[in-house]
Amino acid sequence: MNKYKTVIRYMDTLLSDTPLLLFDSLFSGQTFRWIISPNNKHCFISVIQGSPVILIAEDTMHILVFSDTETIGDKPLRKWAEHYLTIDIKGPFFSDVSLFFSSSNTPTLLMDFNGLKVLREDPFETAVTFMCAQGIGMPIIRRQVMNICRVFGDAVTFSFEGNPYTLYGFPSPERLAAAHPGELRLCTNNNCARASNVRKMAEAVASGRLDFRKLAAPERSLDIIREELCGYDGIGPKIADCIALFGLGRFDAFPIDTHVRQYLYEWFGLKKAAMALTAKNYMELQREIRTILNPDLAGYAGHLLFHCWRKRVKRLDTA
DNA sequence: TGCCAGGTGTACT
DNA sequence: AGTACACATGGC
Repeated sequence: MNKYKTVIRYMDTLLSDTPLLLFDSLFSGQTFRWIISPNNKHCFISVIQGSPVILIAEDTMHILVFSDTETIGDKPLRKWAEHYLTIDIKGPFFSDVSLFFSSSNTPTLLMDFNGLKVLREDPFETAVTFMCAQGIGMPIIRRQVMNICRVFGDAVTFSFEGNPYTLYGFPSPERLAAAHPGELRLCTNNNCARASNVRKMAEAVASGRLDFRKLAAPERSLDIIREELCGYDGIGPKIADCIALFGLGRFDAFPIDTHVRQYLYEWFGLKKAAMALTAKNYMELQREIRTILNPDLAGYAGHLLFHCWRKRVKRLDTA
């Protein structure tokens, strides 16, 4: 038996008129720290802000949220879950999809991802995670994040449904700022520059020089956000846009990576997507896609497309 | 074996 | 301004 006193039947049709794809939401790249329970493939476990959090998908419409604490951070659990799972974001993501796809069955493929949610993650964790995601595959990215948590994060031990768990929270900026370079390098796929870049960014956050709360102020333009973030070594336009999208709740931010570039060419016929992704080209592609997708939710929409492309076209199952 | 993976910084022309 | 290459390693 477990000690979990807070049990919430979270989603129902009153809260959302679209199904929520829990698995896809958690493992399509917003976070790399959730693990799947050995007992139940629809049960996901992580440590958020020092507290264990368990999500169980009963079906695509209903999610149970468990924790042994009443609050996550400064929010009651239910409020936190609503915010984290972006229940407030419902679209529309596309004006009229069928008008823009030259080829075939893409709109049909996309319907499977109607309920996929982009999550509101912690900005520091998001920054570190995507700094670890340069030109390498998902398994290595996930391993790096897990390593960083295991070596530098605080362990949280608890039991759930009779099973003992020891998981690690994401380390604080102060902790990573003080990390020994060699020790951090072992966590970042043996990449010295990456370890150094992560440590310097953590120092900036710890000192208050980089303030994600201020950066997330709604009146800041994406250009200003990108410019500030790109001032740090190891953060270019793509990673800056990822931090804005997943960490700052800026769902208009549209990161363009290798997969996005591919579907921009194949699905939307953007010729520049076939050329080298220079800084100028990157911005030009962003301008073009914003004329097709809802500009206020371009990044959110882009993530549905991203996920659909990886799963249905590239047949990539690595989370 | 060789290419691709949620890119970026640097050193060239 | 545009191109080539190093960085590091696992999967297919």
